[in-house]
Amino acid sequence: MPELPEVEVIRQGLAPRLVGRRFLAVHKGEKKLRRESSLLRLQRLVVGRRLTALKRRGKYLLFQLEGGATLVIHLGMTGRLLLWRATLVPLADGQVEDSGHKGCEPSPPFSLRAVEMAAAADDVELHKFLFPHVHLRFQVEGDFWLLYQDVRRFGQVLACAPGEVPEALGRMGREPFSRRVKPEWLLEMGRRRKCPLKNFLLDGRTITGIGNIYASEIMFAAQLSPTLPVSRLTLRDWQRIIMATRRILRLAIRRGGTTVNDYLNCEGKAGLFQFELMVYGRAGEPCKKCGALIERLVQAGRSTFYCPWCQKNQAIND
DNA sequence: CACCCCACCTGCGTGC
DNA sequence: TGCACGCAGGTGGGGT
Repeated sequence: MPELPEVEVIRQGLAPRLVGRRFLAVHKGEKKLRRESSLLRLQRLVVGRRLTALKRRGKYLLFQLEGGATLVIHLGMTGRLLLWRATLVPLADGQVEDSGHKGCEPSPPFSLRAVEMAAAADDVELHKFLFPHVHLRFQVEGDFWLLYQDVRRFGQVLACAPGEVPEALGRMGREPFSRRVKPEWLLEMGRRRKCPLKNFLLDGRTITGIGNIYASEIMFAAQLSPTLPVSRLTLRDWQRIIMATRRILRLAIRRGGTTVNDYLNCEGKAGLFQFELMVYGRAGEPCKKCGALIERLVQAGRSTFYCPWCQKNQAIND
């Protein structure tokens, strides 16, 4: 689900509300995530600690805790981090009075009062009913609950001891906004590879954070064909890719991310960038620039969307 | 090492 | 209406 912009939007939403606060408790459901720490480990390393900073690396969120431990969360395809504050006051007609921060809505028709009671009484069954697919609940100082919800359970929640870093973070490429991402460097990285541009952008070992939606959008913005072998890209092509990447990701963050199917921010709200997508998910529809029909192809097992006219430089090379 | 394919899951839309 | 199938934002392990 979430790519760099969505993860960043969640980080920006959570940070001001959680940094400085202490984790008071953690509860775990019985279904396992792709990778997760044991309840015991989470309790030992996270519970009782104050959050000193909330950082992002690629699509990973890093909850840095006092004492040096880190809670690492990856949302996989359908992961959500929802912040819910237990101080909402339900009104007589079922509406909810906004007490500053609204938090995520429980599934209707249950009232927030019921949720509050479920949390207060630690009623697991009721909570499961109100928030399906919530696999972890962190209680935070100040009546906050941080819920980890994940329908497909491809996500990761790892408690790391001080100095410990998940292997995946070590293998990760550079941040798209890093000054170390330069055309010369990408030219060098691309020269050794034979894969098409799309696969290169998706493979986070060079530049991290670009997923399937933004890869297509970036290649459209840079006017480059997804099938171009990276070894053939010029310095100018790489420059265009860098500019396009930063422009698209920055705009997507400003729009609160892309909600194609079920992405929601920490308040349970959808993003808006889906209305500005130029190619992703638009196979058969006219290109917003030239009117040619957007095409879909499969690369590395994933859909790629592109405009055969605006991005036809592949044909020249063939 | 580079690359491909699949596995990991659930849910939803489509077409028969 | 029911069922089978394809497809969905990501990673990572195994094979070639």
